[in-house]
Amino acid sequence: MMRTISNNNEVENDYEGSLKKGPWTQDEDAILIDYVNTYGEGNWNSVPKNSGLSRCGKSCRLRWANHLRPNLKKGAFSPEEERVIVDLHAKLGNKWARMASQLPGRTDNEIKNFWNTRIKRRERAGLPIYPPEVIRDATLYHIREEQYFDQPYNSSLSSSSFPPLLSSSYPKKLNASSHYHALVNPKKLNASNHYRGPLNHKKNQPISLYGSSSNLFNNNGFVISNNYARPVSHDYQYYNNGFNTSSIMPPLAPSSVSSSITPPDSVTPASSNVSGVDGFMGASSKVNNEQYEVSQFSPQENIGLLGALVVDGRSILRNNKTRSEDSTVVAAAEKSSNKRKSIVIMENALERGTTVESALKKKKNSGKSSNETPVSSSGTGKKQIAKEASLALEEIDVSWDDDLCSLLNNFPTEMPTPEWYSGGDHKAESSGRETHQQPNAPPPPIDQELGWNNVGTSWNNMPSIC
DNA sequence: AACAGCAACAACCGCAACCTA
DNA sequence: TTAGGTTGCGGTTGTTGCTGT
Repeated sequence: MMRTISNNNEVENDYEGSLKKGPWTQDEDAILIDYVNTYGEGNWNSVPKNSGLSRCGKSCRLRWANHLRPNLKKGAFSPEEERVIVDLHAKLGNKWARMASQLPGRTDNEIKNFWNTRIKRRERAGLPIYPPEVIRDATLYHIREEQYFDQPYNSSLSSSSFPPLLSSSYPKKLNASSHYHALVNPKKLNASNHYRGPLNHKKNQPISLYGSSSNLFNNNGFVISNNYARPVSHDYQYYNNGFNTSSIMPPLAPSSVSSSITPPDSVTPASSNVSGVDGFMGASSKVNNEQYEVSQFSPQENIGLLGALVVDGRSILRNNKTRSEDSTVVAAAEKSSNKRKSIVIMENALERGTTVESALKKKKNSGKSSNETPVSSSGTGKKQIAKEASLALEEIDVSWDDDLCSLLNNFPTEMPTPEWYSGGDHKAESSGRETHQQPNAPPPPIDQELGWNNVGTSWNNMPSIC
């Protein structure tokens, strides 16, 4: 619903000469458009001086960016856009600007408003925020990130508080501005978690790995590698219909750095050539007086709510004392290796729908004579997988915090994907009041408690909110 | 018709990072 | 190296219109 800007200058100046606030008038818009067309964008503080507008530069920039600049898409979000937003939010968190970069013509403010209004609605209805499929894929996404970005010696992220983890999938109030904020907002992070990815040569800024759809993952010669196979579930098929799938894929190692499927160790000898790729900057760190090249991106750069889940889980897994001067590189590496194995096992099990126990047994038996205990065949549910994942992790002697076990054991189980997400008939929910049902609705809900049933559970047909 | 509640949207504010002299 | 200016981002608040009672 677009509201026309009133011509009435109802917002009076506080006093003569002050900068005006409130809604913009058409006249003001015209002045700003004319100014930008003449002088171009930027140097916003000079706009009020040179154009005669009684608006601060900041306000001018915002007005231009959100409403006046060309190629802005107006109107309600399309179903595809909405699904992209949900997916991106699961992966990135409240990174509105980055999300906007994935949605041409959309502004961060639009996306933010879209999200907030729907979150509020769902919260009020006591419904989960993300569809289960999104949770699963985002979890895999972050697990993969962790495989690449595990930083045994750089663990300044707090693990003191276990974030809501999958709380986003449960009818639990989400307070995005609480401790979670510290996890998703890189600005709030400890300086030691600085970005280590490719940099923009001009500004010496990190290159957004989620940049415009035309240059994803290959800015500044950063080569996209397909070596690291990412299973694309049917849930992501829609991305190929006008949206770039790679935009939501985990960051990939430069092909010249890692040409095999094996994730690079987080700490590699300094002799490794990681600076050969233009735009990719390897950072050095000293451990026990030895120089190591750390070639990795900071996962904190694109962490989402579910990312916080994994990061905190990782922090739990990680021995927080590994930064101690007494730790040896070897010991830490072994520990890290075990943890990574566990993650791989979990991940593979989640992907294939097999049990972690089975995966682990296969791994164990690959070097031993068979002395098998029956392998669970019924545990294809995520809950079962998660449960067995924790068992598997115990077996390989990885310390496993109760909280993380709780996370795995509470992994949402067998919740059907709502029709709006799975590409069914979608009705714009801008009004938020209409109700509709799929004529060929899948079987009745399995987990009505969480609201991911087929009757009145999608964002389009949420139950009426009192 | 009047009112309340709500959703959607626009705009502001504070903070932090970046840039440059 | 530093300080001031600029820009970008995310959270919050205010406004408007619609719907239901």
